[in-house]
Amino acid sequence: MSEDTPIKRERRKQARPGELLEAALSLFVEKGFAGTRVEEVAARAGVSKGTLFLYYASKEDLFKAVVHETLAGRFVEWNEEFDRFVGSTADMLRYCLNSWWERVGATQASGITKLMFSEARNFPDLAAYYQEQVILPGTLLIRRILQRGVDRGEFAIPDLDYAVFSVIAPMIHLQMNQHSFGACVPAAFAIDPGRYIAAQAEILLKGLLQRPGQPLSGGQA
Amino acid sequence: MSEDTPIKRERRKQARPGELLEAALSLFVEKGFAGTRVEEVAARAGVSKGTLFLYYASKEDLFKAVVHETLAGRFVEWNEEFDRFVGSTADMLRYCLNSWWERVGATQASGITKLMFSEARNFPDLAAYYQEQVILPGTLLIRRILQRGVDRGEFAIPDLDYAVFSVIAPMIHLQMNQHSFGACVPAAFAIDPGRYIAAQAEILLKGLLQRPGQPLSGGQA
Amino acid sequence: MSEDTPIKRERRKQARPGELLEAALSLFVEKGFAGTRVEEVAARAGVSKGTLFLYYASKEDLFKAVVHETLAGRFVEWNEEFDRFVGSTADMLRYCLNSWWERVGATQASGITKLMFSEARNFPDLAAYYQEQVILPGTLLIRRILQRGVDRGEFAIPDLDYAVFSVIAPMIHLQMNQHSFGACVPAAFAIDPGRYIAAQAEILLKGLLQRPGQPLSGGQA
Amino acid sequence: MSEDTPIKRERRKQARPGELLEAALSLFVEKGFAGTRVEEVAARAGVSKGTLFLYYASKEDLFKAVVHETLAGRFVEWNEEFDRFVGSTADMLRYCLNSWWERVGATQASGITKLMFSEARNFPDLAAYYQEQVILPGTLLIRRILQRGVDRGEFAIPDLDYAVFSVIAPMIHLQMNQHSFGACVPAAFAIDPGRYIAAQAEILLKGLLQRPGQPLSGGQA
DNA sequence: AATGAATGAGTATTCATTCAT
DNA sequence: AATGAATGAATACTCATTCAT
Repeated sequence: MSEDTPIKRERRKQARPGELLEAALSLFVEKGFAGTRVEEVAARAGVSKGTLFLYYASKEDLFKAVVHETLAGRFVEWNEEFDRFVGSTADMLRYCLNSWWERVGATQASGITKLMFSEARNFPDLAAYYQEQVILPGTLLIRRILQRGVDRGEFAIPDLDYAVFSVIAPMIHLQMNQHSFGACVPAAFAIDPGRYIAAQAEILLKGLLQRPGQPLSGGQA
Repeated sequence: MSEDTPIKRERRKQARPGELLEAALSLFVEKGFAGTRVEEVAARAGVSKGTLFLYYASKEDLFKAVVHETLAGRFVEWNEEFDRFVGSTADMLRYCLNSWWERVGATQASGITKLMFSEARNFPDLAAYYQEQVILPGTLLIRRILQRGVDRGEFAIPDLDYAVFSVIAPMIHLQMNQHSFGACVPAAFAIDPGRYIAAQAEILLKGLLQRPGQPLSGGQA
Repeated sequence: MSEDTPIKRERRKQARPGELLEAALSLFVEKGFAGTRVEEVAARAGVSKGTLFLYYASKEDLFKAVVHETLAGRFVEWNEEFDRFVGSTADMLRYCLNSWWERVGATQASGITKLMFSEARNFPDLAAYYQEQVILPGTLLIRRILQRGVDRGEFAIPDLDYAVFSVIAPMIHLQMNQHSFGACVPAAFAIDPGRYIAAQAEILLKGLLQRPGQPLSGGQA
Repeated sequence: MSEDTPIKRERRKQARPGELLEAALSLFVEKGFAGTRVEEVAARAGVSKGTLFLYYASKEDLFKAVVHETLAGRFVEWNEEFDRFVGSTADMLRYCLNSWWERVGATQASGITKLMFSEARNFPDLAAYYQEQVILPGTLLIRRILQRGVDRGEFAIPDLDYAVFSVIAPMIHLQMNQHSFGACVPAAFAIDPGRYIAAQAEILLKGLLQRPGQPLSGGQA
């Protein structure tokens, strides 16, 4: 209670916002915004209710912070990554789907997707922010990949703007499922993410490729 | 005050549940389960709070009735419709997507989809019911269509069980979008359902067909 | 639906108030005034809620009617009966206790006692009415009996006014018990009314008699 | 604002349950369970509605706590007291009646008796608890006293099991009266507890004693 | 007279937010 | 900074009472 408390406390103080956001994220995803009690969030973060309000002025503020936190400028890095990518666009798209799953879908961050779809109408400004910070850059990134395929003569895509949804929709659906029915129906109905992504990738690529009869470089792993 | 009065009362009593369900559906979709006040539902249905509880024992019951109502026994009819279908499986799939949109997606019923994904974890029993009554029959119907394509040598599908998601995911995503971001972001980002479905159908069919090079019967309207 | 309905209806109409009061009595006794729903009373009486209000303007009115009904001028008759009584006062008192039980305690009427004790403070005017119509005449009747015993040299009673409670209290207690704990605790704790009254009568008479050593005329059945 | 402030809060927290119980007791006794509003209880205890629910999870819980509180482990002490008693059993019984009145009858606790008789059927589990924790030990205590009298040749009691009611009934009746008619009829009808108990004790003892002709040791004060 | 659908005042209970310690 | 006791606005639900049929 004497020499280590100042340091410990300092460390904990630094960590507080993160611990609170983490707790809030999982609870919001589990129970929705309205269904989550701030006291529960505080308890899961190991602090008192009062302390939570020291960091976030209201439950709504906390919710917004959760969303902001998990998004902050991910796309800059990802865009650069795709600039450097060497190889067929089919491989690129496969890499994109797998990375998406590993970096977002399989992590807590996927909960944000569910949250935003669920709460968009209750938080229009947050929805606009999400649209601008996530949906738009995400869509553009996918579009760039498809465009690359077209430019290099690999893909044949009549309606490029709407083709992006063929990539996005299956991934969103998988994430939504993990945080809704996937969490509460018997295991028999559970979706296996690896197999799901493989199956979607195969159909999708065949649907996009210029000459689908040709063997797909990189295989359908 | 003579011949129509005795009917009026009775007729209103008959109509009440439907009116309440309709009001509840739109409000639940608009504001979510927790965000909707029963008094509001009653008001929108043109009755008093007490009257609502005359027909539904609790808010939760009302919610369950809304879900039940919007899907009760639809799949029997739809399965029969596909039994009678004459023509290529590609056309069949296109017809499926368009019907889905017309009969569910473009109606209030699509709100249920969004609701269920949002509230599944808060209502596990309802989620199980929805899984069994909607997701399962829906999945089986799609699977039957794909199987028909394979059986007739039209489709080549390595993983049939997971291929169904290539049909389902885009449609669910479109519906989710209508009831979330689609309802609160500027028109510039709006998705046009007709074009969306056409684009998905084209890529999807090319991805499923045995010989994708061949012209697709029926065109991609 | 033609010739007998007017008669039947007429008969039922006559019977309505009684049926309602009977239903109300048993429910009020079971669940108390507040715990009883008028709809339940109506249902038990085989009529609709609306009909009940045709006969009794309010739930409170119904309650008062129940009390009034079950009391109406019983004591005139009972007083006369005791005027005519021939025999020892000990026998008279025994007869009194047994009659009390047979005519009130063992019937629905005993519920009124419980009701009045429970609700007296909520219905002061009714309590005053009960005090005047039941407690006072009842007390006087008992007092007359005791006085007779004293006058005839059978009883030795120092404080006649308060001695009446030695007769009243055990009987009230038995009735209260039947309508409270007696109705919801295991049979092992149940009180046997016959044995209870016999035991009380014996102790009571020994306590009142001039020469308790003498054999009690009439035995202690 | 310096030395006593930290204590104040804590002290109030300690005192809350007692204050709430006291307020609840008096209100429940005054108006019955259903007639008492939790807000009123809170107000009488000087706290807000919400605070009450911080200490008691529901109105029913509060009621149970009130009952529990007023009797918790009283009988252990009372039994011990009677183990130590020196003197005639007649004196012992008189002491018992007077103590009963002083310690229970004349206090708020007597309201519980009335409450329990009134609400037993609405709270069967509480009734069972009361039967077991109060009625049973109370009955056994009285029975021990009577048995002592018999063992020492002081009392002659044919039916010991039911003789206890001759002691219990008058005391219960006095308490019931205080909280029902006694609280709302004119003073002329009021019962004087001291005189009531003295009169009952005298008749009762004469009814129990082996040789009732003998002078009663201790007098009939 | 009889019905039972409709009403809405009344009440228990929850929970985000405040603030004294 | 941290706590958690206290608050009270908000809301689901009940039920006596009304009244059109």
